[in-house]
Amino acid sequence: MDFKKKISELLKKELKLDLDYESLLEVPPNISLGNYAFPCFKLSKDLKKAPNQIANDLTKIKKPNWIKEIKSNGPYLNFYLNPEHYFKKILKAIEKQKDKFGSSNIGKNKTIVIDYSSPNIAKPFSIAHLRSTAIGNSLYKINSFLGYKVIGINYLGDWGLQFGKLIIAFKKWGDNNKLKENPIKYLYELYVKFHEQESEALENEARAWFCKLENGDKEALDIWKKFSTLSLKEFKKFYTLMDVKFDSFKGEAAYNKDLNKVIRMLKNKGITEMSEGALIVKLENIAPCLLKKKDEASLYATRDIAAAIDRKKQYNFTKALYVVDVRQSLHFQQFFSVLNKAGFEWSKDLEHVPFGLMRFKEGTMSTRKGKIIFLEDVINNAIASVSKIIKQKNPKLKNKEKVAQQVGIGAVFFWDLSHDRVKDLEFDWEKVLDFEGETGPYVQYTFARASSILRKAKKKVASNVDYSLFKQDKEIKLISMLDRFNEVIKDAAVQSKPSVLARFILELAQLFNEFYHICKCLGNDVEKEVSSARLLLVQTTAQVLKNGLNLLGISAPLEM
RNA sequence: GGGCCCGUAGCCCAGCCUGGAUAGGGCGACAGCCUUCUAAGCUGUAGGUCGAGGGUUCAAAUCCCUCCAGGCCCA
Repeated sequence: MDFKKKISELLKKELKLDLDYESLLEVPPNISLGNYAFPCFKLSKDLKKAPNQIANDLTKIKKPNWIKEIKSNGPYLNFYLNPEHYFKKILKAIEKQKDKFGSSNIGKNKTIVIDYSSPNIAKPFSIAHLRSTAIGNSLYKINSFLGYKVIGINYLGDWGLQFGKLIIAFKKWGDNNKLKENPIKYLYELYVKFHEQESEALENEARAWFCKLENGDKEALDIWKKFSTLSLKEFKKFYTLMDVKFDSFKGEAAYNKDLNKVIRMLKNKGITEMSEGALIVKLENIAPCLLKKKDEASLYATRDIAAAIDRKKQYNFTKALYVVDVRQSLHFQQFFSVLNKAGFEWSKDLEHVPFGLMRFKEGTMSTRKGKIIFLEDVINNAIASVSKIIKQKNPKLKNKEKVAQQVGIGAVFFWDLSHDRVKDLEFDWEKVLDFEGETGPYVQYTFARASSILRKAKKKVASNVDYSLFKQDKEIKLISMLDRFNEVIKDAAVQSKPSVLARFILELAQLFNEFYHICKCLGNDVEKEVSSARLLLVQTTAQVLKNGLNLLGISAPLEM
């Protein structure tokens, strides 16, 4: 935390060179090399000495009481902090701040709008939608934790030609009861049937119905409304199960009324031009942005421009994130540039947070052919698998269903979030339903283990312990790891990468398990003082694991 | 044709932004560890030209260039 700053000041005072000491300081690869290290290579030119010599000379720095030792190791200067100070400071902070540990107020009075999940109402909510949903949800929590006011927007895909297809399919083959039973899957069945029966005549009918819809035809609108309302209700049920929340469900259709206005505005700014019958905005270095095609309805870009302007007006954000897959990169660049060209200086605050595609072992998923994996099925499958394991391993567990749900969802979410979002992610049932190794359940299990110790201790964990009793390598490593939590959260936020946080808690859980096997906390053969100290470490580690999991949108059950 | 992303053990991945001390995990394989805090765990062994080549640097998986392979987008 601020030990880094303090050491930098120390070095600056000693060397009197104008350097960014803080960023030069690093954490050594091995705890035996100290808590912080200062590489001396860069100084050798200025000081006209060999790095080894410089490091050696610097060991003479007068040690303040919070530093135990300063040693040189080749060209490195290693700082060993005084455990009394260092351990106490970290553990006390966690103990005091509890669920707030790791939070900050750097986002105070700033608003971030995050657009995520955003499914197409007429198309199925497939496993591919997991990415945007999980990443966006986590970014929502992380940024809130840093003090930002966050607005989560589900920009529903509730408009487009697919509605023409669905309307005609529903009129031909539809059944109201089936629709009400399971609107999302039923609409999807109709969508697939439409494409099975695909013919030019059918396509034309679909186009005609969408045209009617765009022109405000009552029958078309009524059917559309029915589809939207029923689907949204179903989506919301599912979001509740996953514990994913939004502040707004304002979808594409809501901006229909603004499209002409936006086009007029852009025309008035003189940045549009006609090209082959289409209205476009020419841009530097990238392909022009199409606002309106010759015959067809307005394109996505116009709608997104309308939505961005609306969001700026309503929320006055300092940043707006679009958690959308990487294929849309150009599209975002284009409409951001159009806004920029139109003179909206806040267009620089718009940011596309892209993620790689979901891939499948056996070819690609095809929406039209009905070869699709529903996210709901994946989650239910995970929950069922967890249930089986609970029955086997912990049959006496109370509220089994609830825990199975938390762990099942945790497995699916963590699987996605632990991978760097920019890379493609290969869907594999075996991997998603794996609960061992680098998985969500592993982290949750670690938390449950820690909680179990605290339960069995049967007394309040003492806050004043003898910090010099942390002598084991694993204990020291664990405490140093806890110290990094604040930094990790900020890093995850800056990069908009929950994976940074996921990797951290995974590593923390691994360390805890190693500690768990070597360091006994309870029992007659453990000295009282040692027990107290270790219990405090267990409690603080559990707290950080929990905070980390929650920021990923994953629950931390006390038992599993 | 133009642009963006990616390439690290048999497989999946972290590290790359911000260059530093022997390149880390997981799965799978093999060998161990439950009368003691939850074995969804832990320990050990085997497994690496960090896609290739060049450059910058005291130092390159990390930065720059070229090439190769894969993915995506635009016309």
